[in-house]
This record gives sequence, C-alpha cells and structure tokens, in this order.
Amino acid sequence: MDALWAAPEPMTAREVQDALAERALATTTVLTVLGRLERKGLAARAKEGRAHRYRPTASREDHIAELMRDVLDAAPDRGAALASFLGSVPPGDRSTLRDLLK
Amino acid sequence: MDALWAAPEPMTAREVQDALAERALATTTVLTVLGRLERKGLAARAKEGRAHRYRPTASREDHIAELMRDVLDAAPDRGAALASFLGSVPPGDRSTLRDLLK
DNA sequence: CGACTTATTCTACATCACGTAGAAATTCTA
DNA sequence: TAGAATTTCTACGTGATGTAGAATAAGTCG
Repeated sequence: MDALWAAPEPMTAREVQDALAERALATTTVLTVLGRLERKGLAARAKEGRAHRYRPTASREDHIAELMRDVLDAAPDRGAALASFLGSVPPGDRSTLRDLLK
Repeated sequence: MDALWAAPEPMTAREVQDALAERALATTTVLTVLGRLERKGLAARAKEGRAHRYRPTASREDHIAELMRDVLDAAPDRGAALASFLGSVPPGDRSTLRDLLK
C-alpha cells in the first residue's frame, strides 16, 4: 500500500516491484500481495494490455480515518472514548480539530 | 477483556470463567488467555492467596482511545486524517467533539 | 505462425496470533 | 500430609501474512 499511495498513478506489478527494489521481492510475491489487497478491498485493478494496473481504493488518510472509526465503533460509550482520545492526543491535534469543526 | 471491564473489581480466573460460563471454557484456557493479556499489557495481576486477581490496565474507553492514536500515528498527514475522520463520523460525534474542545 | 517474454493464477510453506485445552508442577487448606 | 485449586508449560487447529515456485495464459516479434 505504501508503494501504491506514493505513486501518482495506478501501478503495474512490475512498477510496484521496482518501487520496492530494496526488498528484492520475486514478481510472484508482489502479485500475490496485490491480489490479497484487492480481495480485501484496499486496492482495485484494471486490465491494461497484458498486465493490470493497481490503485488504492482510498487515500492513505481516508483509510486511516476508516480504521479510526472502526476502532471507535467498538466503544459502548463513544463520548467517553472521544474524550479520552482528545485528552491523549498532542495539543496540535486538538487545535486542528477545533479549526475543522468550525 | 470484556469480562474484566464489566466487573467492578479485579477478578480471579475462576470468576472470569464463571462470567463467561456460556462458552464453557476450561480453566486452563482462561488462565492462558489472561496470561497473554498480561504479557501484552492489557491486564495486570496481583497475587492473593493461592490465586491471582486480574484487572484491566486501562478502561475500555482509554484503551480504544489508545488504539485510535496508534492508528492516527500512522498518518504522515495528521490533519488530513483528522479531517477525513471528522467527515466520516456521525454528526453526533462532531457535536461531542465540539463540546469537549471548549 | 511459433518461440519467447511477461503477467497471472494456484499452490505451498514458514511464522505468528489466537482460541482452546491437557499434563505437570505448585500451593493452599483441612 | 492428602486433596483441591491454581498456575505453568506445552500443544494443536485455524487464519493472516510474507514469501515464492510451478503452471498457465497472453501478448510480441522474427
């Protein structure tokens, strides 16, 4: 996902492999993982000639927001969870939230 | 953890087992899980006679808040993640946050 | 068209977390 | 000290994940 998120355009498996060159992964490894990401809905692909192009289905920040919601949804008392969250976050985040909530 | 969080006092393994009676777990199963929870820092225990008493190290809401922070910490752009989070959360949560930020 | 390259799929294996529990050791208590 | 309760150690099945080989499909070029 880091590779997909870092690229401005959908990537082929080969391109992902090149982007992760330092890990020296086999092509099939990259394909397997991309397939799993697709199965989980994190990535989508479109055929293009011989290969496919893979793209993230959500931006990294949207994905993170979704994970945060999933976690919050486990709280019986959302207000208390949000209060604790606000209290534990750096002050800068609270400012950000205040601004966003205007 | 649900059992520990539901109880007002630290529980023995036996009490946890009773609280989860519908699952008919073996005592050793309960002990194993409590041990794993302790190893992960989610629970703490204190010896009391023959047995131990287990308690959650954080309230459920504090734990959820911590998970939310962990997720948020994965965002390179916290502001964008928070913005997306606010946008995807029910309006009631936004009100709650507005109130809490006053 | 047929050989070759490239992409994909299927299968597989190691590792790890987790739910589960038995065997053995430890520890009270009567 | 014998018996019951508690704990520890070990173990097994399952599913997720990182990894990749073998087989297959699908274009490309001479």
